[in-house]
Amino acid sequence: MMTPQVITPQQMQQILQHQVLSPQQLQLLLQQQQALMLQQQQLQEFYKKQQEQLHLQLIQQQHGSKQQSKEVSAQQLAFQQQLLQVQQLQQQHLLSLQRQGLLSIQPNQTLPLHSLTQGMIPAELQQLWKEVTNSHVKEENSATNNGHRGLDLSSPSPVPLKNHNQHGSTNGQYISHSLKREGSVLDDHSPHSHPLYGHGVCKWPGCEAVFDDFQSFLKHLNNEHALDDRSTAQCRVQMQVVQQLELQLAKDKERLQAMMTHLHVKSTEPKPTPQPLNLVSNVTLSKTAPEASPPLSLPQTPTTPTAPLTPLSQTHSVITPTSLHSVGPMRRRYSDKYNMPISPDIGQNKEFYMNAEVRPPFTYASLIRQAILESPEKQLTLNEIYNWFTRMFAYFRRNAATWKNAVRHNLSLHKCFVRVENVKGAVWTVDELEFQKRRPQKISGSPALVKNIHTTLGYGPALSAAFQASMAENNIPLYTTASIGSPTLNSLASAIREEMNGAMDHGNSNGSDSSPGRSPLPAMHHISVKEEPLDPEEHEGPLSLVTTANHSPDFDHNRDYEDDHGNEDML
DNA sequence: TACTTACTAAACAATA
DNA sequence: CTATTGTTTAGTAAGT
Repeated sequence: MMTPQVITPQQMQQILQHQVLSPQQLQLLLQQQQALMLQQQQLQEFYKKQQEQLHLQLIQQQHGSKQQSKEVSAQQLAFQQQLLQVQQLQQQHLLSLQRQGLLSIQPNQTLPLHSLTQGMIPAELQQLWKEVTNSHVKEENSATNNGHRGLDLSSPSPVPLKNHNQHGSTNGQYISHSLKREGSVLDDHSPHSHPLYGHGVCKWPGCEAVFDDFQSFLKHLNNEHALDDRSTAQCRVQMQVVQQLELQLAKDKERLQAMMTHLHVKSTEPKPTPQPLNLVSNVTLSKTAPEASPPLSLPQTPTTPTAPLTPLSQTHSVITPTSLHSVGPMRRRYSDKYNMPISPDIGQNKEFYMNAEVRPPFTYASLIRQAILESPEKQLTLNEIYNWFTRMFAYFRRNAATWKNAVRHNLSLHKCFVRVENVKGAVWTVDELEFQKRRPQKISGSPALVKNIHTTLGYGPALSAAFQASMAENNIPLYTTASIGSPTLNSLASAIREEMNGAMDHGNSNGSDSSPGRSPLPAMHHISVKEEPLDPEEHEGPLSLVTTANHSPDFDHNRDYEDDHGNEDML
């Protein structure tokens, strides 16, 4: 029926109308979520370091190193910190979810975000981790936090996990006590400041409009970011991101658990085993909060302009992020129907997909397109496409035979993928027009919106702008961490921008008109055209040529990372 | 129900 | 000969 994971625009409306969540609150959620994202990433890095250290230390232990005990205690300290972080994340998220399920939130009430304010600031965390991981483990460190050797989690925690299990009770009012703390960046949302308003800038993803005074900002907020398809879509995507982060969180916790178990750290660890389940409880919680609201979520997609503005229908519903989404071998179509720009999703969930073996909810065609568009020259060899898949999605590090076959199949099958032969072989390009063509979306709804959609090629740009913005805000290094030191993000962004800008004037805004006086193309670019019976007038020009003609041999830094860890996928 | 799209599997040809 | 790359066909699931 409906894919549980997302909320329909209708739902959004319901929610907003009933003031279950004010836009501000949603935005808050969004912010929280972004912070979470950041932390998640840091967590991951931390893990990495930890694992390395762990390894080293295990070796040392085997060799009967004398420092052993010291090291181990430090190690434990590290774990402790780790655990804390996880718990904080969890708690924070719990909060978010609760808020989503909260019906009693006053529209104008400011949300405390206290979990964020308390020790959750990335900077602080980083500092913490630096302390823990950096210095090769001095006891003094532990002194700062706790003098214990084992994992005493109770003391140093800036955020005592107090209401860890109270969530049930928090259902109603909870927010009431806002433990604020000055100095934190994220919390002080006094009634006159707005979470979406910072430093004179509208912080709505992708907006960044500047305002002198708060009033004009509010005006802007209501005008530009009113409840419309776009906002709804942005919100929806965000919800998904949140869900996936939850998943990731669960995984991380599991990992932590395993690590601890491995080290035989019993200690005062709060609740070892049941942890991974918290996620579930979170979900159920948010679900149960508003009694019996059906977990609707929708098959709608960000690019579906159809329904969003139809109000009414069902009773007050709530955003129900029924996570635990099917990760299985299922065929999920999700958003592809009207599909397209997976970029936004990928953008923000990249970290997630890169590490979690979750099947990305995009069609092969979308993914392939994305891969190609991300490449500097908008063309990739089959193998490069493979590499992109394995690089970007943990999921595709398995069952290579299957998905590779699917990739080839898609390449061959869809007209939107054009094979171009050059000297060194063949590369695949995307015929954007074809790609757009192949999903007839029935557009209905407000004409204005429709127009908007047309001009922007759907929500892709809008959403991606949002995500780019949020990523930028969070300073998420994204790709830079991996060996992808290349312009992935940038190219993604620019690809999107191109979509946006060049959509109408379909000239080859394709980046490089940069073959001014270059020698004639070395080899004829054979373009194998897929059976194209008719529509000769459709694209008057050899469109495919447009996309590929800018192939500049001397501009090849694409390969660098492609080949770097090229053969990771030999399965 | 009929039609369409997407995924998977697999056969097969061409090529490296 | 083997592996890779492409093309096709077929069956299934799911959405419209």
